[in-house]
Amino acid sequence: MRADAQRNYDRIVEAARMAFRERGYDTSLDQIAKDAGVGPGTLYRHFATRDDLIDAVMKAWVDHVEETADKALTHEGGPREVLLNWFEEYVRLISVHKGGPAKITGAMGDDASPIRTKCQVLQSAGGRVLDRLRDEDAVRDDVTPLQVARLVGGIATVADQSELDLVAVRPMLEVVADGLLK
Amino acid sequence: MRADAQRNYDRIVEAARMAFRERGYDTSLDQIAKDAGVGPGTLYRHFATRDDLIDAVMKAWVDHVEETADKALTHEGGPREVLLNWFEEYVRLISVHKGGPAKITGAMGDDASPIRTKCQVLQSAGGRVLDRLRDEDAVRDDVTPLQVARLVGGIATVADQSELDLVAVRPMLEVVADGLLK
DNA sequence: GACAATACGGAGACTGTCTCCGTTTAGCAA
DNA sequence: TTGCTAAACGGAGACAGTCTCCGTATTGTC
Repeated sequence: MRADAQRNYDRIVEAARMAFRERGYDTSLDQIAKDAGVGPGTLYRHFATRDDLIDAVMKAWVDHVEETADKALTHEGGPREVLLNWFEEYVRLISVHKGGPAKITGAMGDDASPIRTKCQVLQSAGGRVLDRLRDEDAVRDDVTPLQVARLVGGIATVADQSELDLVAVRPMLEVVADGLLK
Repeated sequence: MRADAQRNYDRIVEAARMAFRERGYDTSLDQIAKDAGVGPGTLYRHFATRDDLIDAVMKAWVDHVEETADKALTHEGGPREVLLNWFEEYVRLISVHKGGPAKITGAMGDDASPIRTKCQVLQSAGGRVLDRLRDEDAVRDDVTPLQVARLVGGIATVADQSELDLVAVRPMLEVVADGLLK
């Protein structure tokens, strides 16, 4: 990639990161281009669709997901606490941007989605937590990581749309956790 | 209301009903006006916002909700079957239009929403089912009808966005049901 | 039949998406 | 350094959807 192209690419991603955080995923792309100091043509050449841009913004976020899952695995307490701790972290992770929970959970399991790699990371992170609890024979084994991701993602989506805080979300996570535990 | 106003009102609602069913809630309102044979000004005078139009379209649907809840209450079988039966009906009810689950569940608990009356009907219908199960001491009593509506609505939202069928939704509803039952 | 209130409807302002293509620039080779 | 070419830029503008304004038309009443 040419140096000027790389520079503009980086500027656009940075402008998008700010914009998504402050104004949500449905903010104007032309405005993001303006913020980045480039023309709309340049933005659309680098990112054919809105989702491609979202995907790029999420690159750094992936490392954070892995790290958070590791932390959840070493969490002290019984299976219920471990599970609930992961659920809360999961909700926090996918809620960094307004509209994020719906976007991510909707793409979950869709191999054609531009953000599928991000979904896979999230799913495998959750899978690791689930596997550990299965080793302890603590959770039912007829449920897949994808289903769990959708259950918790659904709660996060509702919370995002209704602007609920984690305190309001907690009881709903508890219902799902109790439904999963043996 | 003047006779011509009433006629146009009805035409718009009917056109919107078709459009929402076939093309989802984000379809063009100007197009709906065109389908109804009126100008956009007429549509916007009757319905200031998209939600107001959605609300009007849902008027007939409310009776159907009541009826479905009554049927769920007389459903044969144990508490788990009654609950799951209601959950499946609930998902079906709020999924009549693409985007419906998100719209309805997002408005749940929001007193300022134009479709709040519809949400209240759904909530009280669910409340009746829950009350019956509580009489049998079958469900935990630290969970509100609103929370249950959000849990099931979250699943319906994900299913709608990921285009999952009821077969795929069922296991997730089971997790929630098991988490709610004592 | 006249008149006032009510309602209509479409032109057009505005915003966002996305493309096309003339212009500019980076990077390389002589 | 200069010249060249492929790569990249960027903004004008086509297109679509939202929503309003206001001149025109219709309704219902006296």
